[in-house]
Amino acid sequence: MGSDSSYKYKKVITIGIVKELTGLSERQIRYYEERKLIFPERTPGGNRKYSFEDVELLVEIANKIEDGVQTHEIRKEMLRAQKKQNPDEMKRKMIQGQLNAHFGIRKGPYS
Amino acid sequence: MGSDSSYKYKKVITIGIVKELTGLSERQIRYYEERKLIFPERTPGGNRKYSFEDVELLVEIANKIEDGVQTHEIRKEMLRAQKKQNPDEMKRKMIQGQLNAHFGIRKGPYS
DNA sequence: CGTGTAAGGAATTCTGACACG
DNA sequence: CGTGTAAGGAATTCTGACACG
Repeated sequence: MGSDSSYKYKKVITIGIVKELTGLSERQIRYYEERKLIFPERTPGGNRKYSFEDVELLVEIANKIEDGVQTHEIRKEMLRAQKKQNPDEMKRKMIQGQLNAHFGIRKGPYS
Repeated sequence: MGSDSSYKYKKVITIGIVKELTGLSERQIRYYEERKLIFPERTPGGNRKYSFEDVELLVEIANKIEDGVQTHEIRKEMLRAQKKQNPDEMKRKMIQGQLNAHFGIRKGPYS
């Protein structure tokens, strides 16, 4: 715990796998990024990398759009959800998230 | 918990990302598979997919080889580690691992 | 607005083999 | 034994644009 939770935030999944995982088209996945709903990282060669958290978020986004909510509204919802947390707690979580994503994997050998 | 743990076992990481994560060459990663030390899945197109667990295992394997242990010895070590668990418990864990890897992601919306 | 698609190119990955040792 | 590498091909991904609406 604490190290395992980092698997969720590491950006290691390419768009083809995300497509399989979510059932969305590459077009949809890239469009939600264009609308600032999702923020993949990039490989040196320019390919997008997503986290498991991103995958879950994509599914939620797609569901809302299906319900007729526009991307602009979804973006505002997400910003509201951010501000709900008290500022210091939020800052702490963001920093911890970054640290987990970068240094989170620490486990002993299988034997 | 219980659902988050599945991130560790889902095979979603392509070899290029594994290379970045482990520092190993593609040649090494594929060779350890040839020697039955690691078992990636494949995309429909034939590309390898690894889990975070695989990534950790690869690092351990590389460390042992650096210490002069041969792949055949490492394989035997791994099989021994398997048998250490009582048979029923082992079977339960394997099945649970499969289930987690396939159906593990279940979380509520961000809001 | 949200998504499909054809277009051309670039990055990624695959396999089998030769090399060294 | 374990790993590097050049070879040729196939699968994957990228961007910008046109289309529908």
